[in-house]
Amino acid sequence: MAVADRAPLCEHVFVSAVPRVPTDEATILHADLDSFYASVEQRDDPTLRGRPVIVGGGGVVLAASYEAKAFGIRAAMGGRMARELCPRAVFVEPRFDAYTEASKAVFAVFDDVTPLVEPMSIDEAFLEVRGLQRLAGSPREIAVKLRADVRERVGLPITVGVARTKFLAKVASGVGKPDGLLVVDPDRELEFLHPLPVQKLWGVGPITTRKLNDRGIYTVADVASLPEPVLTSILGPYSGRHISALAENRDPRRVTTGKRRRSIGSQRALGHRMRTADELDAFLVGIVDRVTGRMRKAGRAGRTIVLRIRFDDYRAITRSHSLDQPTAHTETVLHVVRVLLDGVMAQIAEHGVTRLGISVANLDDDDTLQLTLPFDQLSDSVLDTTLDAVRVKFGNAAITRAVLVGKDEGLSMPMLPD
DNA sequence: TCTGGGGTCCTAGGACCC
DNA sequence: TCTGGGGTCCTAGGACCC
Repeated sequence: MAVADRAPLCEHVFVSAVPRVPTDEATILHADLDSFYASVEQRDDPTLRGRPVIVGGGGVVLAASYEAKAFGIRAAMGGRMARELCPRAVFVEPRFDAYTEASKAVFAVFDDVTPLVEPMSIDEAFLEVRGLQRLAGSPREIAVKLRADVRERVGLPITVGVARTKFLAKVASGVGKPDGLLVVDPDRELEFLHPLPVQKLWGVGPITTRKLNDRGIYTVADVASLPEPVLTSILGPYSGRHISALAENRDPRRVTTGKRRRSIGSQRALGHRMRTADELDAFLVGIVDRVTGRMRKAGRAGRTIVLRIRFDDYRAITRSHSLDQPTAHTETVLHVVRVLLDGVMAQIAEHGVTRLGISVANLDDDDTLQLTLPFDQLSDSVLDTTLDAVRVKFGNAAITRAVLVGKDEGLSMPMLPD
């Protein structure tokens, strides 16, 4: 992409250092909006307040207000099921533009709290508030004010968990819901964690839960009581180590900024009726066009194109192809997915297809420059030199935002357009 | 619970290179 | 002609998260 096509000039440079040593204080906030989509609907339509509200529900429930959750309705539940559980619930069509706008407003509040904000999704983020004591008060005080600010400035309820690790902060916000605040005292972490069911461990889903339950392991305390080799023998080396660590609240992950997306994709449910090859191709054209459009808008291009198919029996397969050069070109991507689709048409004819999607991965790093410098050399002049190097590589017009983040021994400098 | 759409990360085998 | 070991990339599948 030509430099001239890129967004305008450098807005600001923000310098921060991420401490290397894990803290012994609870300074990580996990902020999570409550029933986000449903709350936005209740905010914008006063007649919905206090009533069971379900967003979506044509196929699947996207979000349910707490009044609806009281009837046992959950996100991702089938719409018919939800109607049976609560016939008087109000079903509303999703308004994604409104949710995106609300999300931006909430993240603006986050950004006013600390520069170290790590977005997790449209409705949640981690915030590192260490070192803000003198400016803004204790982590608890910061969290109290954050909740009040989100309520006042955006009109939405939000729950905040505060803890020493990311994992525990996330668990805390989950336990603190709805519209709550829960601080986990570093001295009482395991007391808080151990009685919880294994599903609360981040990365333990239905399959892993069943594997553990089958062996009499139900609580986090049960997990913590087992030697790591036992867990790895049940779950494999990675998962075993992972949950063994979490069960003892060993979680060294820091709050980081500047993460970039690694893939961009889109998919579509097709229902259960048979589709002709022409119909499938028409769906594919629409999906490819959407994805490549989003890629160009984001200024990203990718090399690996993945076709995703789900059959009538909900079995899923993927087919992929990697190009030599990254692309965001509609015709190029379309050509590749057509060839991939052609290779699985026999299977589709046999099993039927209920879902069609593509994603583009191996996104290019052309607009990223990483420089590593020793910490003790960090100075104004080094900073100037660094920015000069960025300008040489991209031209002034390329810089939309620069973030300097200290990491381990070095200093990395990601540029983040997307 | 019979299922939407956006993602992330890990595993494992095979090809290929040195 | 038969053979080692390490590393990287590609492809396919699976589990998980919001």
